[in-house]
Amino acid sequence: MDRQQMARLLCSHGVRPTQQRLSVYEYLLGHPIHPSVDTVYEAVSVDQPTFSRTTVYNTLHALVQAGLVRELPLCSEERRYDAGLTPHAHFRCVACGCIKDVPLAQDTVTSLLPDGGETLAGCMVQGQELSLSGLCAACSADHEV
Amino acid sequence: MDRQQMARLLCSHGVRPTQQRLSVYEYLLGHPIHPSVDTVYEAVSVDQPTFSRTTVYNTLHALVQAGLVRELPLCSEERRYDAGLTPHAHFRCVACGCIKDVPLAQDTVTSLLPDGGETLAGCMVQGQELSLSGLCAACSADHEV
DNA sequence: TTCCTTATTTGTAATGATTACAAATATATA
DNA sequence: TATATATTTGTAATCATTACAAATAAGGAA
Repeated sequence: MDRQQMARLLCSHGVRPTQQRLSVYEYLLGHPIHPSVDTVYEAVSVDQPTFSRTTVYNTLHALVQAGLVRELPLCSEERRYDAGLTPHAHFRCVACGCIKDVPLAQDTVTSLLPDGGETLAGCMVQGQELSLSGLCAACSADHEV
Repeated sequence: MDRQQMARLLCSHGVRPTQQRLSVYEYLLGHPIHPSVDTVYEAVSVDQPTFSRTTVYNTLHALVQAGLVRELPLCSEERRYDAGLTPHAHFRCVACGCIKDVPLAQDTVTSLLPDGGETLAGCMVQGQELSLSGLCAACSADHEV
């Protein structure tokens, strides 16, 4: 997706496509590593040294609000973000902290819930996230040694 | 569960049953409201005014480490804890912040994953958490008005 | 019980992520 | 171009969590 397409996408979601917002969104799309605020900040600062950390916060909030980016509830020390919107779960290694995507078939999560997840004792379910934790391949190998 | 049974349970999980730890665990078991550290601290401080906030942190870490308490990855501003170990998901209202339990049949989550969740591209899955978000019954009613 | 060793608790200080805020800047519209 | 509005910036404040060392409590041995 080029920058112009991104701009249109942001517009259609009610987010004004400023240079800074495009930079952040472009980084998220191009680096599906579930980066923290600081990782994003360091990356976009390389080309634009006056980029403000506050702008990264503001932009991520705006993109999450618009539904273009997910904030991952992985309950670590810092928040992680993901611009990938295809349904997938996340696995977090408790040893090294790495986060891996786990593909899921569409609707597998909602299928677990009554009414297909539409309602839930009167609640309106809007978002869902399946988080797994444990030892990644590398770390579990280390443990065996 | 009385305090003596709790003490035995803690012992069997390698956690020395001190007065403070029993108080925290008793509070969690008796108040399945997914309390924050501060909520626990305020509660146990009523009877024991010298209870330290640090002890609440230490105790929750110890109980989580021992597998007696779950730390909920709901990605809010503060961590929430749950002593209920029966498999269930959590629904968090984005408007009021309330957290509700969502019952799940045993193994429904792991059944979504390859190999029943045992392995995952070489990863050892140890924990799992299904988080839902949206508007609770009360808040969605408010929205309609 | 008393002594001794070790683990835990306490309270304060430090850390680090996030937010508040106001001035400066950019953007969109007329 | 001029004007109004939204965004960005940088600093300061906030708040949850952690680090740390002294004080205290718990458990075992004599």
